[in-house]
Amino acid sequence: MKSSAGAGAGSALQAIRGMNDVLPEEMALWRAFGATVELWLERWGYRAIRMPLVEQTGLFRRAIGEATDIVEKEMYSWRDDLNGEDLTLRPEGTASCVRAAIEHSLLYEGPKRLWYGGPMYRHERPQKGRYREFYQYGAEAFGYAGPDVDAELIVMCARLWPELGLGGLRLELNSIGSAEERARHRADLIAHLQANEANLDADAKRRLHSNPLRVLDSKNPLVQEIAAKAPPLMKYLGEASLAHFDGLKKLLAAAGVEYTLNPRLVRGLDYYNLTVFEWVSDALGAQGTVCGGGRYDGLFAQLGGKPAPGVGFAMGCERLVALMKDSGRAPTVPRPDAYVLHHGEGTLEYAFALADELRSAGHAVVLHAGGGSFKSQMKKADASGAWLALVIGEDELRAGEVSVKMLRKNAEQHRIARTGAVDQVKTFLQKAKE
RNA sequence: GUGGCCGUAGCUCAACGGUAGAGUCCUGGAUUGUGAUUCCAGUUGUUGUGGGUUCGAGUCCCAUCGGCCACCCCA
Repeated sequence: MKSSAGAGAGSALQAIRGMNDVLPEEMALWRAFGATVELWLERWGYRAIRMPLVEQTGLFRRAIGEATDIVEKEMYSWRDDLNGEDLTLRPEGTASCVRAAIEHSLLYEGPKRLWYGGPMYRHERPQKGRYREFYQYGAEAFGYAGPDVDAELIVMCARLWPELGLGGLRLELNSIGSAEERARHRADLIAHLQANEANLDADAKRRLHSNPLRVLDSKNPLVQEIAAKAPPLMKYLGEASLAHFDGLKKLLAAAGVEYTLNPRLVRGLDYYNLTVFEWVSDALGAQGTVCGGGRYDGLFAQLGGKPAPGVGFAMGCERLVALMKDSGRAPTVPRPDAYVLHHGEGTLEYAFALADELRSAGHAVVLHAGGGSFKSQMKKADASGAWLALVIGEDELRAGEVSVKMLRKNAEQHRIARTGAVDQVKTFLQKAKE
């Protein structure tokens, strides 16, 4: 039941727009996803790090760039009046990760491979696959200048998709060169765009000086026509940049990872250079990018650290989980070993102690709560998915026994002694799971 | 942020401007100590919210909140 925000007492509250509850049924899939991804990251040599959700606003303005959409209109920023700091809910993870690496001198001993996961916040209009709070896993490799790590990050993604049961993801690849190369290209590009300014739309005109590279990514056909005749950035790349790109392409080819060269692929964050890439799905509508990343060799210096190269990616968890759901892979629902029923005078204490003992022996046990007849308790036992029902009535209590019923295999039921019941239950479980 | 479509039971969905329904789920019973099946009975509700038009609004109008789709952007 939803009602308008800010309604008075007694009316139903609702979650903030674009921020989602994940209910237990769906959490099973999320946890399977998370477990797979985290094991995979560790297996490739990446180590976990955790950064705060809140950072100084200046961090993102300096890292992502003033003229980007994220900084211009999508950040949750506020002034903390208690100490006069300008703060922001992180819209992405790379800036924080680099800040942490600088702050703690993580590169003192040499290069580092890191990963993190958690929620990010952007004030965009919600849509399928795009939320105001969304989860990402990110991997960053600091201190490696060569194309080998670029290739590693891309290939490791290619290896992850099958582990998640996903197919049909395609890789788009581009190189946007060095800052100097982009500057020369940028000057020529602006000149070209200005010569055709009459045919540019308002958005393109606005970006003409602030971020002309993004004009090339426009979907407006008229602007695209101009963009198609614009001087291609690839022509401005020098020997070193081309060698880096060639090195990457060779490693991808050797690993059998296919890609599409997309000269119009640029990133919405200003810190990227050289390699940029996106993994894209056609099954998600307009929000098809499932993982995006690239190289950002200037970011450490830009954030006041000792210069160091960096490269990384971030993947959108909601989008990948949506793909997993569509692929029809049923998540494994946790199944209790036993459901303990009790009815009658004094049976609760008896059942409580039995459940406790079974759990101490490592079993997953649900003790019935809330009373009710044996019939209704049995229904709950069945609905829980438990392998065994352990029935304790006044008869069992008096006899010092427990009734064990096999719920999945057949309807077999046995009376066992309370003494040594844990071992007996273990045996029944083995039989039930055969 | 812009445009379009939509909002009815926990869930999936019906109802010409004229008494709010079905399936499912849930609860109880048939079986007073035993589960998916079968049969019977019962509750599903401030029709997202607030106004307006009308004798009468789930239905029409306005606003608002929320969802979906596209733009935009990106993960």
